[in-house]
Amino acid sequence: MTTGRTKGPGRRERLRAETTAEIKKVALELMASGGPDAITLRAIAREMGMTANAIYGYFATRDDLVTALINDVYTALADAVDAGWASASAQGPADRIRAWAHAFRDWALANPEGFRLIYGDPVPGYRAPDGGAAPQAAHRVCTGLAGLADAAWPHVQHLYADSEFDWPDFDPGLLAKVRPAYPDLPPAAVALALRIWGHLHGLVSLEVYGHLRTQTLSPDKLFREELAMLVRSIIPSNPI
Amino acid sequence: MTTGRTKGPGRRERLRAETTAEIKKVALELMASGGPDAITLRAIAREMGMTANAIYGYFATRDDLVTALINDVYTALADAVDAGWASASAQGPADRIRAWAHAFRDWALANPEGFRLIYGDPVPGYRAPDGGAAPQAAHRVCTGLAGLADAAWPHVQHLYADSEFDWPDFDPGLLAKVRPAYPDLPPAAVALALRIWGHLHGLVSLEVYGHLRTQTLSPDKLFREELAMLVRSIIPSNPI
DNA sequence: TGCGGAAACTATACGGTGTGAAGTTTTCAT
DNA sequence: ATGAAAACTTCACACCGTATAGTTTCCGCA
Repeated sequence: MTTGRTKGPGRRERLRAETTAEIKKVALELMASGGPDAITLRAIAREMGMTANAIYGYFATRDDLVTALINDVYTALADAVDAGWASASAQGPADRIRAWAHAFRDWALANPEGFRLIYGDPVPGYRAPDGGAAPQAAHRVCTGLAGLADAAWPHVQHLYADSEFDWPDFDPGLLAKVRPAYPDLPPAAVALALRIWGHLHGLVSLEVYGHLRTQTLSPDKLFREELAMLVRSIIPSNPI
Repeated sequence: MTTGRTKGPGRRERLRAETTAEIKKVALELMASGGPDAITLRAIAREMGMTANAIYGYFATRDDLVTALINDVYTALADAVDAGWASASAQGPADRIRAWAHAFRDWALANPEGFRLIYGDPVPGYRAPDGGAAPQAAHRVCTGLAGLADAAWPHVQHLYADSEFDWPDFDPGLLAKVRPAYPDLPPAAVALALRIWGHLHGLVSLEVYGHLRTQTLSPDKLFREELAMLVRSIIPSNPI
């Protein structure tokens, strides 16, 4: 029993990874129970039986922790909508849109705090860094949307006959991700993707933020009808 | 020059009103420059050459101040969209929707912090009280939307022929405000109003929160095209 | 004209937050 | 076994909202 370096990763790093994961887990729990503002280093440390400053060994700053959370949450969202997409990939464009939309909404309603973290004002004064997993997840979501637009495009292109959109209208970074996946996509189809996105995000964010509760008592029905309307406007001869 | 009680309101109350207004003005400036979280009593007091606690003579708590700001801002938004509505009240439903939508978006882009204050997570842990000017302004906005739906209804009702909506689907408080103004409005038309609302809020909130900047470089164009698409889906034979 | 009371404001204090610097303990590699 | 590095604690500071008590200023009325 000379030394203990039996494993590859090393015991130290494993403990470190576990602690890192526990910090994020506790932070997510706090966020789920008390909103994004409940993510305080001291509360996390209290929950873990540590000192607040100990967390600085794992995250340089509180914003870094929030960034890590956003990365995780955003990736989870991307996984959810990708799963929704995959479950309907063999079906027509209308079913794909429906599957994607419901996956998006279901995830958002199941993780409202996460939704706020991604799409709202997560933590006052917080600004997302440039790199990281969050932009990557965002691009996965965008690519999913582009896939919906790509599938629906043959049915809807006549509506965009006089569209004024051109490639320079869109973010180069977005196009760099989307165009390789869907080379035949015209600029107007990207606009269609953004249109679908605007629809879904609009309704879901209204619902998540509670601005719909004061208006309708059946957000479910509203969402389904609105979705049916969107699909019908894209693929006219579509059975609801 | 016996005594100074020459005016009706009284000097004391006038000074009080001025100080109250200055507090709100400074708070709005802080919010505009540093986000909603920059609204701190100490910062306001610092800016005004006072002590933070002096503000407690004007607002019982920080949330009360935020509530007052929300009331003001929400009223300003309602004024803006009402003005947009009034400027096109003599025109057809398509023009009305366009005018209302552009008024809404223009106001939101001119007052992004105000938009966040109203529709986002204004201040962590903040919960709006029941009464006050904000719900009233919200109902003005809703009534404006109902007016759009009412004007467009004859053109679009065939789309809602098999609609499943009924009055119990909607918030009674909302209906109590809307139905007296538009007695002939069927339930599905309220759904149409919410549909327009979902569109506009969705796109504008994406834009205000910067989630559109990473996708399109011409949010203006996207909004106009999306609006044209919405109008076209409501009033088919409509010149863009 | 003077006075009493109310209103406006300050001073002090408490518990909360993020974060920096310094010191201590634990663990690993040699 | 020992030295270095990592993990963690302690103390400190500035900031936040807010409660309490004390002080100053002003208005209305006798």
